[in-house]
Amino acid sequence: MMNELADLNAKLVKIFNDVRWVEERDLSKSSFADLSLRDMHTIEAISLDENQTVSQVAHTMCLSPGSMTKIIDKLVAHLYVTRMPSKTDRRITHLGLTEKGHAIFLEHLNFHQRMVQALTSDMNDHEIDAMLQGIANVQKFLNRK
Amino acid sequence: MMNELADLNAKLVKIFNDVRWVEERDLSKSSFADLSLRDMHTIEAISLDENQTVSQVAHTMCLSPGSMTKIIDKLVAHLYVTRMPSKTDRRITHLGLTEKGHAIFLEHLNFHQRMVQALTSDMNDHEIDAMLQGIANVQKFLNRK
DNA sequence: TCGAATATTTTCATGTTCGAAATAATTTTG
DNA sequence: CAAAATTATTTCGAACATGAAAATATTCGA
Repeated sequence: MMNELADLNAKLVKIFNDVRWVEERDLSKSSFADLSLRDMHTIEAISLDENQTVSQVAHTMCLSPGSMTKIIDKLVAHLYVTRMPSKTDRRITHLGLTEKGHAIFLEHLNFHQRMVQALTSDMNDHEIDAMLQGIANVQKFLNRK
Repeated sequence: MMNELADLNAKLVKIFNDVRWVEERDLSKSSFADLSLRDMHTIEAISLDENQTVSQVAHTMCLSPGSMTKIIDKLVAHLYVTRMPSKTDRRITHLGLTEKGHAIFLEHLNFHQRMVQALTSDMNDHEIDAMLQGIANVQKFLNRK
């Protein structure tokens, strides 16, 4: 039993690394090769909710506002993201995705969906629920820390 | 059903990020604050099998040998790792962990074990097997790419 | 022995990250 | 209402990470 858990841990570590690696390689071979994984995840964070500010997105990604400005500069220059000055508070700029930004986001989402599809393809509803419960337990464990 | 999978995807994305973030923060607050997550994973990779070469560890971590040399330089300077020149081939240096290296590795392993414990605590053997099958399916999906 | 192959390190150029300071706009307070 | 404090963002500087290619040292095979 102890061995089974150690085995599960090893498999999780491997799949963590592999997911990152495949995502990075896929991006660099795609028609969006000018994006790093960090850029991609920033686009993901912006898509979560249009009209977010730079600070909000920085906070979501656990980055400093200064770092986020740099990333946004690049994403704007490469036409994935638009800066929209707030009309009520001129300190604030809202962020949004361009059409190109939406396109790459959807492509990335599709990759994720196929991964989840692979994960659950052999599971019945009960087994999926059991896994969701497990994930919730890990999240609780992380939140306590 | 489609919605359930989208929800699962969102939870996985979040837990991926949170695991990395907690690991990083834990390290920076520990008595091993001079280690980055990358350093920690290098120690992990070295511990997998003592007497590995620089190239082998670089390959395991999908890094160039040049980058690995830099990381090893730091880990040796901070007394986590030892370079052991091969006696039969003087081009080769084998890598090993010092006592300090073992200590931090065990601490990190303990964190992983508690995470896996949280993941499986509410699961029976059948449900764990179902999840293992799912992980294997994702791994197959990644390997095809 | 000489040339090819191998293992590691060095060098160089690029990119990422944070923190602190600067800039700009808004809100609060006396 | 004006000064002070707060808020949002950007700029700048330094430290670090990374990969590619060159340099160094060694081994191996014809």
